[in-house]
Amino acid sequence: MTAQLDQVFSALADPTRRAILAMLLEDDMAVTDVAEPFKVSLAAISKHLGVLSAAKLISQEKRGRVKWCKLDPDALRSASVWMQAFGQMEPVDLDAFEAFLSQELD
Amino acid sequence: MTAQLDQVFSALADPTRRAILAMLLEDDMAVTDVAEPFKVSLAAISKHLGVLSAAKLISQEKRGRVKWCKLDPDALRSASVWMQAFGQMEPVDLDAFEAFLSQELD
DNA sequence: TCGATATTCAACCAAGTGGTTGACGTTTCC
DNA sequence: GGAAACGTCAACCACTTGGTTGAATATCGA
Repeated sequence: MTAQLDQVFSALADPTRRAILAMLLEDDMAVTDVAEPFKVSLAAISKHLGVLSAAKLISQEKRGRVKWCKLDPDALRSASVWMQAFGQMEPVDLDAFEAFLSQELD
Repeated sequence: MTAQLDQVFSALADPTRRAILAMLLEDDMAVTDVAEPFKVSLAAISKHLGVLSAAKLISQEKRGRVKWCKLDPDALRSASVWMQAFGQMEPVDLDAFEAFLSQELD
């Protein structure tokens, strides 16, 4: 359990990974499309997605040659919790949550 | 903003630091007393406290030769939230928590 | 003043992280 | 079949992290 928390928090500690989560809030995406807005390599993004997946913040499903990434619903709940913690004290509001996350996209 | 989040999440990613926060939820403590239950060295705990302090999750005040560590009131709220959310620690008594908060804000 | 207590600092080490590049296995489509 | 697209793997590199030990600093108490 402690190890799971370690994974979740260290996954959230990286701005690229938080940006990825923000993108996935919009819609499910293929790995290549996730990587597109970033300046780092596809392999780097693939690793980030592996970290998010290990932390169960996202799930990945391969259909054909495309691997789709989607937010894990439970993770969304956890994410809303930490959003509440830092800043907005209003009860969890997904629109506000999305806006908060979007601020992080440079 | 992003850098601050980086600091907070990576601070929370370490189980020793989360345990320290849980201890400080009970009461303010001196560095030596914080270190007592852990098997790592005092210097290691001192570093952990530095990380928590940099993330503004705690504040430290030196009185005499003793340096007191206390949860940052804002951080206290967040700490209670994630502790409950992830169910790692026993649930926080929110009434006692509020009382503690107002006492702290004299 | 002297010794004990409280805490940090400095140097070091092993392991982990985020990044790269290039090769590799699949799947799609003409 | 063969080229292109999708994604991962393996090896490597620079940097960070959590830990150690030992010396240093500062304050207290007798």
